[in-house]
Amino acid sequence: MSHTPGVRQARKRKTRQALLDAALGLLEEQSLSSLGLREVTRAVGVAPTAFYRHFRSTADLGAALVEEALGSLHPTIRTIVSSVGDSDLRTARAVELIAGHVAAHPAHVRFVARERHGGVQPVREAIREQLDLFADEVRAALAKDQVSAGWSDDDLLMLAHLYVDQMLITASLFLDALEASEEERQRVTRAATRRMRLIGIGREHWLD
Amino acid sequence: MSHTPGVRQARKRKTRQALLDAALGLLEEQSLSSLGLREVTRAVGVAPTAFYRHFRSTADLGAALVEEALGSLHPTIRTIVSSVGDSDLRTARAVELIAGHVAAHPAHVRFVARERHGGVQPVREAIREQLDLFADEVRAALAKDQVSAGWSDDDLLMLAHLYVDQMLITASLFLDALEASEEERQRVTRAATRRMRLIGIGREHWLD
DNA sequence: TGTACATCAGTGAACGCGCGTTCACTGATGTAC
DNA sequence: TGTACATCAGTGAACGCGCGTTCACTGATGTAC
Repeated sequence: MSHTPGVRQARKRKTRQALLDAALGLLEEQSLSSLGLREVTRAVGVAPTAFYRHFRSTADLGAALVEEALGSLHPTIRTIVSSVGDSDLRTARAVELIAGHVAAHPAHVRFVARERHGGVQPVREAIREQLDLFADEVRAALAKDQVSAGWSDDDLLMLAHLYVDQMLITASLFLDALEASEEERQRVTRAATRRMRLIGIGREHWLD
Repeated sequence: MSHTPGVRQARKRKTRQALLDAALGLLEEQSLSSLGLREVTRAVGVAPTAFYRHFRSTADLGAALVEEALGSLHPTIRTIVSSVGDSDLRTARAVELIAGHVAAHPAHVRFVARERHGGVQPVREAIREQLDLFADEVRAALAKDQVSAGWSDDDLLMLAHLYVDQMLITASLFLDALEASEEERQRVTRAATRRMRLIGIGREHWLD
């Protein structure tokens, strides 16, 4: 028990996380470009000046939220792309996993959907970079699939981006349906599944 | 030349339009939820209080911008869906028309992409309503196509929404490429065309 | 183990500033006769 | 056509308020010996 490193460091991390959590909550009803530093510290219960010990600006905090939000999405994506079975089964599982992710991290999903085209340029860029990484990962997974025999790398990347965009659209649809009836959520599931299936069919016949 | 109706009314409309135009300009670098009433009036050169003669709030102005932006999109959509010829030709024309629309109304496209998931609820809802109308129009056009024989209305609406979302994604890609090289724009055109084509192929084999 | 000094996360007062909104107003345009 | 009154888009002063940022500070934690 010598050394006991980082009581101070641990407390700092905790405050930082509280700021991120509070910001994410406040961003459910506004955009990052209107989020105030004082709003965030007030919600946490620290002095406004404490903010500067962790972030240089709300845009900087936004960049940290991108890491957190898309970091949480990464495992879900890995699970989706590594799924095995026939096309319809994988589609159904993918939609289910997306629904589960939205239920588990609704604020993260909302943040990414909102700020992807939002008013804060560095945050837009950070989201774009992460989504490009996802697309490349999806592309690599697609390349291993026998359905992709004969596909150019360019076409694989095109399809990967199409899938990533569909994932986000689907996630956004589930987000809107989160507080709706079970019936409504079923409707979204069915619509999203058929969208994905149509793309899958297009994929199967791409080289015809 | 009796009556000369509306010198006053015409001036009022002009000011209103100037406010809308100024707001649209300011929204290139921020979101509606952070747009200030004084910012807008300052850009136009009128007193802050003049704003209230036209809009109750910036959210109200945002709703007016939705009408303007999606009104401008309507003719483009009608042209796209009424296009004739084989599938690849129509796809190529559609992408071309979208590129043209973005070049003609970049600020409108940016506004819709940004505020569709933005922080102002009534504006999100207005955009959603308009896009639902577009989707229904696309659905009606798809229904007339012989490729759609045997499709359920539900599936047609699913495909229509898929197309509308792809149009917006494509428009957003062209927007990012607006100030890039001609080469980059060609790249976007080719990627967008292949996405649309893949969906078209999925459509052709949907009932297989 | 104890002591003396360094570090640094969080504080609280203070600042100048621009915000949204109110109000009574002005003066050009519109209307009634 | 001319006159007298009504309308109303835009004005300008004033308000209270919360904002981001600065600064010197405090006191618990960390480190060196």
